[in-house]
Amino acid sequence: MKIKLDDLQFKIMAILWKQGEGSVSSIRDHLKSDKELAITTVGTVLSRLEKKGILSHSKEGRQYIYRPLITEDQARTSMISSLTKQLFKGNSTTLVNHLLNENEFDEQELEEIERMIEGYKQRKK
Amino acid sequence: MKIKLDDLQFKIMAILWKQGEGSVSSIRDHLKSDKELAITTVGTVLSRLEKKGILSHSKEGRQYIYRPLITEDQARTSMISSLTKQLFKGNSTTLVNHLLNENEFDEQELEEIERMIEGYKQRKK
DNA sequence: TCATATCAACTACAGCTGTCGTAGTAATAA
DNA sequence: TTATTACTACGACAGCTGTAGTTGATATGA
Repeated sequence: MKIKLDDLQFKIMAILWKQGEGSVSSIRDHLKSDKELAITTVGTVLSRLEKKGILSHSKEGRQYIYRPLITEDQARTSMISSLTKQLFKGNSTTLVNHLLNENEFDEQELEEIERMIEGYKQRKK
Repeated sequence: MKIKLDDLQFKIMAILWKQGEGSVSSIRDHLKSDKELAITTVGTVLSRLEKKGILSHSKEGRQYIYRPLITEDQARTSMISSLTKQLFKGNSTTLVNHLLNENEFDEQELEEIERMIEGYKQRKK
């Protein structure tokens, strides 16, 4: 599955993932902290996402209630994999290497990562 | 700096990063393995990238020679950071964790990463 | 010198995204 | 019952990207 979500689209999905579901206006409210958008803007994006098969809606009274059809993890995985493919020919190790060289982690985080790796190795056995 | 490169754009930049510079037709040739595009297509994308300030050109005879104004690493860093911000609120450790849980690495790669971390720690001291 | 080939500039168009306005319809309050 | 409100549907528009055709200028070969 190949998912591509632009900024506003992702923000809206993020709200739905967190809430489980939402009406147009409730989603708009949750977006408010970010930027005030016309309700129709939110509605338009929502129906486009539905057209793309990323969410679905049901009717409740006269309102539409939207629900995600994919999980946040699926979206993340797909988006990261696209980028890794583009930037590093799909090699995730190179991505990690890049992160290290970019000074992304302090002492503590490095150790946390090492712990994660160890834990992961254990679980895998 | 915030860089956003779509697919074709990135492919073209990748060629320029590798070659150092290139004329429209030479870039087109390098893209050929991927997909046959009209020269004008390549030219259009190139001039748009220039307009965005990502490359520049000089004239050589009647040809334009394009050169990148940003490094591959700058582009990577910016693109990864955008995605990390979007997906993990900017926390790169969480990104690594995601990669681990997605089974991105085999035994050998895990060890390579551990070695990279160790080496990185050393260097940092 | 004249036809042909090589280039860049400009124009176009479709598809996607963010952003709304308007219209029509249904519920609700006065 | 009527005016107002709450909703969705639809249409629009601009900006970006991929894609390419046309035009006009210039170089080059016959």
